[in-house]
Amino acid sequence: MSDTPDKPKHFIRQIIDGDLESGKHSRVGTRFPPEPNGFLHVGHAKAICLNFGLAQDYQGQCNLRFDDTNPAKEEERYAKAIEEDVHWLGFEWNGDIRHASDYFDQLYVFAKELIEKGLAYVDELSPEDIREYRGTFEVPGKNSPYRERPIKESLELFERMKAGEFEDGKMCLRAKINMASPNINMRDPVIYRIKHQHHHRTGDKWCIYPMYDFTHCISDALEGITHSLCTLEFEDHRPLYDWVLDNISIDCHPQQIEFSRLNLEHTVTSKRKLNQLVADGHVDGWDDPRMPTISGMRRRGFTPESIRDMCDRIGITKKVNTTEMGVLENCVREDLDKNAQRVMVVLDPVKVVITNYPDDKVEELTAPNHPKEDMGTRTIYMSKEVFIDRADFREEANKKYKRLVLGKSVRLRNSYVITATDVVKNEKGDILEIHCEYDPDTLGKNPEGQKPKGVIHWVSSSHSLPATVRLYDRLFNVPNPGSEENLVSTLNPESLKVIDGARVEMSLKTVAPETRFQFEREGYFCSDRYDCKEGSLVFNRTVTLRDSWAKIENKG
RNA sequence: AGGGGUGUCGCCAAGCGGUAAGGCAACGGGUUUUGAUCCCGUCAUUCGUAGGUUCAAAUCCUGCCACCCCUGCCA
Repeated sequence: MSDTPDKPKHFIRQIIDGDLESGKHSRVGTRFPPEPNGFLHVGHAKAICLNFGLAQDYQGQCNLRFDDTNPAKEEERYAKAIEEDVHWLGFEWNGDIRHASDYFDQLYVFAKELIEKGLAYVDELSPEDIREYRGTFEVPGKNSPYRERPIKESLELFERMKAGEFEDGKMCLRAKINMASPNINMRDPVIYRIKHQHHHRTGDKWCIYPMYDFTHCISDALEGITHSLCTLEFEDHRPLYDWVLDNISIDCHPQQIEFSRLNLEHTVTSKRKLNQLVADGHVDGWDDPRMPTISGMRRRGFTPESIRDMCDRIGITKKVNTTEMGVLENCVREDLDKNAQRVMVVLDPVKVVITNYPDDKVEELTAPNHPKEDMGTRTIYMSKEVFIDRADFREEANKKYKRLVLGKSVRLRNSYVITATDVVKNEKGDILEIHCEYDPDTLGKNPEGQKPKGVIHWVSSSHSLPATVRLYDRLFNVPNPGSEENLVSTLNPESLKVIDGARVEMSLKTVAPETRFQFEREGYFCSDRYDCKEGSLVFNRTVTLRDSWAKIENKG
């Protein structure tokens, strides 16, 4: 009903289809509930695509809700960044943004209801004692001495907690469930704690804040969520999710369903670790193009489509999984191959003098912006001196090398065929310039007899512009940095190489920020959304082109 | 050692009792003014493992093994 019949449905879709068929639900309501304590990363993208995607496909709604129950960790600036990321990924939430803090009043009333029913009590055990009393995996917990205190007393104490009469940690509200439960989450979990802490939305109205397990299920129910999707580590919390909703006066009971989080090779997706990278200055902020954050990937040049495509391809299951970088790379390449304009940029320029080309002549040539798609053409300039990449010339080479070789010819992409006649070096042996002759009769056609084996890119020395190009590579050298004892030691020292002397063709003179291109024969690049301006061009490499030459070369 | 989960190709992932989809990667070959793209071909007699049920099992049953998560007044 939501997909083409040949596309397999993951288990959550199967559950939803079942619920719709059985009449359990007549609509689908999901939510994406981030805590505003950091930037969203690629793992969140999976959850976003799932929740918003399901709502879209079933013509339901998906809410954006900030899970802001811990004012000690949360900040408004994170909330803003999250909103922007969700939008950028291409999703629109249902109505206004929700906040768990919008429900603090109702949550408080529900907490009192539990107390009145004898299902919650105010505990005065210290945090250390609570831990002690909780027991272990093998040993059952024991009841708090305050567990059986009169309902009236708990009610009064809870109100006094709210009134600010007690210090942090002196008391807390606990659900009265079962201290001997094999599920530790059910051993009288704390549902409210005292925190004399300013909240970024409710200010100083509260000094008691509800815990996640109490808040989340009620927030879901209040919003009429039908399917509450979360990651695997919450499986053990589901009995508590259900217990709370079963014991308060609320007529909605969403179903919590767990799926496995995304792990991407060579990245970390732990807010704590990402925060560490930022705080310790290993990267240039949360949106550094090397970061697996949504904003970092955006700045790097990934498209929302490519990220969504990856989420689509990896599927939804309950298996612990690690996706290879190749999948993501394939997704951007596929998108950008089809949609990015082609342009010529020389990253490591070496001068080529075309000896038989008229000294002051400048020819305007027309180059297609895309080899297949109809994306128009642009003007490129041909002159006596051009730059090519150092890697595209060798004084001698075997037959496998298809670029410029002394005495041999090569095609300048979108221009003439040239033949290398001489090379000028300094005393150290560095190549200063390469002398070539061009064949004027090779524009748009091959020379008589033979066809040049290679094609290389180039720019006119006089009609090109300087640019800074940032070459990014994986941030970590090991596939699973998150499992490493010392994260920092696995950082890739070559994750960023800044090239200051690149030369770009004239069409890039007034490029808008955040425009994506294929630099022919090099890779996909994006003009930096903050640093790129006319007169100071800056491009970030998103990903290289697939490089089968590298394989041949490495084999020897 | 208690509870909760998961085991299908190098990485993802379909499959839901009728005899192993697909994607990525890899490897061959073709086209090409990007060593890109595109195209064509190869890539699990086997589904963690050992038994059992059945005419028939990746799918049902039993035992075993491996891995992940859980003892915050974090989410």
